[in-house]
Amino acid sequence: MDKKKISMAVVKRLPKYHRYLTELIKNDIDRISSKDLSEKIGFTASQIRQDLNCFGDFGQQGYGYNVKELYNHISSILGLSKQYRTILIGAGNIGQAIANYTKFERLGFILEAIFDANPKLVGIKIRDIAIRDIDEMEEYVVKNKIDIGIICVPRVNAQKVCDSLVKSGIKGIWNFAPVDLVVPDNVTTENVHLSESLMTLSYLLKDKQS
Amino acid sequence: MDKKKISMAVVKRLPKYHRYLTELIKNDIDRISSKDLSEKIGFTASQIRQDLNCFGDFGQQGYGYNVKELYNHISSILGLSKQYRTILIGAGNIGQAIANYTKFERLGFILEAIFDANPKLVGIKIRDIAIRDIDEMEEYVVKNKIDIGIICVPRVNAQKVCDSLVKSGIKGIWNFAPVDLVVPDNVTTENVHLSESLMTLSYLLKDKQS
DNA sequence: TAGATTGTTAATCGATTAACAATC
DNA sequence: TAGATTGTTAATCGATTAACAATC
Repeated sequence: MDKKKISMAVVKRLPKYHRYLTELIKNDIDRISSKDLSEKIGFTASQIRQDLNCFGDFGQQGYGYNVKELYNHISSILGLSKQYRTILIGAGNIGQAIANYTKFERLGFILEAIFDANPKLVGIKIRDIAIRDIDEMEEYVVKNKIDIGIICVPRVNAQKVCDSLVKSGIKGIWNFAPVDLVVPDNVTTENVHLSESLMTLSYLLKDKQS
Repeated sequence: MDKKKISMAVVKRLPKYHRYLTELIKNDIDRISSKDLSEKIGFTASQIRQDLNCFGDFGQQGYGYNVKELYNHISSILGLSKQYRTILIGAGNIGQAIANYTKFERLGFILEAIFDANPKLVGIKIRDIAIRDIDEMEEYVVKNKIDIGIICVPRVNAQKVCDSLVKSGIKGIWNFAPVDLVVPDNVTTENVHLSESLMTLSYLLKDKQS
């Protein structure tokens, strides 16, 4: 397996390709050139060809790209062809919203269990999944070979929960707490920092008005 | 006012400075050098000095940066010193979670109203804010000089809601729907694309395991 | 003063864009 | 075949890092 290094800039664009290809399929479009895709997605045609070539020769000279084929390639590159076993920790506002968001299941992320430290929440069901006591988490992760932990606990508890997950052999963490988690090299984290997004909006707003 | 162009790369780092400075203040740390901050925040010392110098000379040779002062500068640069009037559209899972998240109020983003198209939700209160019919939205935005619209409606309705907001004179949009909204030049959008974040995690996971 | 650390210029690195031969 | 469009190399652009004089 050739291990050419894919830059983070490219990786961050992949989901957007996936989204636009989904759209094209919905509209029954069979083929598309880098030029036409460029106009829709807002990347340059040159960049699109460079990006796709990181992973293989998906196009055909004089023709462009077969939409369905390209979609399958991108899905596979993103690891969406397989299923992941996930748990969610912290059944507060955000946690409950994410747990209820069934769209993620369709992408292959199956929610197996929910944990919370609040005894009042334990037993309550979200989408038929009963909330469990967080003390049972480590054992559950090991026993059920959980791949991904979704951290929705308050900031101060996030690193502790993270440490537990890592200890139990988790592979990836989707983190909604406003901290940068410390994890060993073999564990992947991806952050959703809502406050930071809102601050960016605030900056850009101010910038544009002046 | 000097209009030197600040790159998006710098802008995207500003909220992280804000977060780490908040942390330093909590820990009663009065001053910090770019070298020490570098070790905490994970940017190079050189990058930190470059970044901060985009906005002014906040440091002092031989001393470093005064934490409280720097925090105030960054807050002001981010536009957190002023208050924004916001409304939220779409009181589904994510919408309700965001509406309940009072942390944003502390950053200066005041939630003035909530709108939904579902008559069954109209009248229900979230944090003492009654959900209104979406038909009242345009008038409300104009009358109450709303700055920011938070779009939490389903994908297919997002652009329509966006158009209404733009028509009513909104300045910024915080978009949770998985689309790229089309807006005129004088309106700012910032996206929270949860699926894309999850796909990034999926890619990185796969990449790391192989 | 001597030591520390900034602000800023120059050098390097990486990412994007342009160009075009290859080829469907 | 002629036209279209890719894959890929080279050129450009921008962002990060290194270096160091200025100065507190």
